[in-house]
This record gives sequence, C-alpha cells and structure tokens, in this order.
Amino acid sequence: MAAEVDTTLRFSLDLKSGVPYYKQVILQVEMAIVDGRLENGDQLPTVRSLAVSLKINPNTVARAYNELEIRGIVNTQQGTGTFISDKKIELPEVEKERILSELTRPYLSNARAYGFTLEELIKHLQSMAG
Amino acid sequence: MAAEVDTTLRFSLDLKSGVPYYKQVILQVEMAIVDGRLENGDQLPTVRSLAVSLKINPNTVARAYNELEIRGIVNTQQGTGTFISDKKIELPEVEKERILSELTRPYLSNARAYGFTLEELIKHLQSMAG
DNA sequence: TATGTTGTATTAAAGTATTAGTACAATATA
DNA sequence: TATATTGTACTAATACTTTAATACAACATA
Repeated sequence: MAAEVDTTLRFSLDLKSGVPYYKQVILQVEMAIVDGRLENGDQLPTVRSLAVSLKINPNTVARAYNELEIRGIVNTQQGTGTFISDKKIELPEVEKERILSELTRPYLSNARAYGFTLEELIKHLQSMAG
Repeated sequence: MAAEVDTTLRFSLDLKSGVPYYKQVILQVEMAIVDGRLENGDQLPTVRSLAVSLKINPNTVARAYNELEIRGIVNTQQGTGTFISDKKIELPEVEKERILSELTRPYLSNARAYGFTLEELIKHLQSMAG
C-alpha cells in the first residue's frame, strides 16, 4: 500500500514569532492557495472553529478573513461561511486578460526595480507553487 | 550640447503616504543602490544634514541608517559617517530573497484566487517582459 | 589638545496595531 | 417559525511603533 501524503489543511500559530495571529492566518491561507491545498470554492474553517483550535478569539480569525476578502481572495457570507473566491467562472475571457495584466504589471515593475530578472521571477514562482 | 541626466541622490518624503519617514529613507537608499546612483563606499548624507533637508529629527534618519546597517547594506562609524558597505555592490542575497518572496506571495495567491494557473502567469510575464 | 564633526542613548509623547470580551445580525435548516 | 450556525460591531486593554527633544560619546583634524 502506497503512503499517502496528508494534504489536509492545518492551521497553527507560532506564539513566539511576534507575527500577529491574524497575519499568520492570512499567510497560511495564501500559502495553501499557492501550493494547491486550497482551491476555488473551498470552504475555510468557520471563525469559531478555527478560533477554538488556535485558542484565540473568533474576532481575530474574522479579521484575517476580512483582510483576505478585501484582497479578493475569499468570499464571506454570514450564516454560511467563508470560501476561496471563485471568480473565474463568472468572468469573460477579455476581462480575465485585463485582470491578469493588472495583477502582473505592478509585480513585474516592482521586481524589476529591485533588479530581478524574468528568469529569477519564474524560478521563484515555480518553487513557491511547487 | 547634449543634455545630461541628473544622477544626484535626492531624498524626499511623502508626508501623506502614511509610510513612516525612516522607512521611506530606507527604500530610497535601496533603490539608489539598485539603479546605481549609490555604489560601494559612497557616503550617505550625515544624519544631521539629511534631517535638516527633510525637516525631521536626526534620530529618525539614524534609525533608517541603523536598519540598513543591520541588513548589511551600510557601515557606520561615529565621527566619520555612514557609507554603502564595501563588500556588496548589490543588496545581500538574503535581503533579495526576502523582498522577492514578499512581492511574489501576494501576486501568486491573488492570481490563483482568480483561477489563473502557474503556466498562464508565466506566459503572461514572458509576454509583458518581452 | 581643543574643537567640530559624526553617530548614539535615553526618554517621553502620540498614534497605531493587536487582541479579546461581549453582544448582535444574517442566514440556513429542522 | 424556532433554533443553530455563520459572520459582525463595538469597546476596551495592552503592547508596539514612530517620532522628536535633549544630552551624550566617538572620532577626525586643526
């Protein structure tokens, strides 16, 4: 029997890092999206359940989810839950292209300003997504 | 007579940006290194002179210089001044890696939230950078 | 050595960020 | 409709960040 890789989404807090709890939650969601453990439409833990398992206040989880919503990464509905946003279905091709340009342009120009080459960016993207 | 490009190092503050003054100074030094206006061994303005020209407290400039020293970007000597570190023409590798990660992570998770695949991103980057 | 230059240390004020406690509101569903 | 589930609003306590005022210390050099 082949060993299975555990791809379950687990949250944890580094209590000593000095990084605010809500930011740690944001980072963990982002990383899970980046490496594929979370996909469009997936539900995140409820603010209460995650608060219990992390032993923090529900508002702190809610704050993380709120920031993610502002950034367009999740959608939230009271009474239902918080979900990785699923915008790709709704958008026409032209619109997607425009959005991709608007996301990419500042990334590229910022990275270039710091002297990074296209090859470095691609390599970095691949290793993060890998 | 050919027009000359002014490569003088000028500091300025955006008072409304909400970005702390000392961070603005750090960014401006970093950018000047990246695009070659500052090179190995170049002296930065003294904390006092820059403080006067930016109309802020010398300690605020000193704080920026201190952070730059911690990051290995400048060397400081009391009585003499603050200089771009001799050893590194560009930013230290760790620093570059940190910056690249901070640029890439939000780009990637945003793009993923829109349903874009890694391949699409890379293709788009290549065509924009073309 | 005396003086002026450079950065540094200490402290305090003001603002901002972070978190939790408590109560509330919207939605789903039995 | 009643109830449980979901996120939200408001508030207050605490800690951290940012900046400046003032005084100090190290160094260069006349």
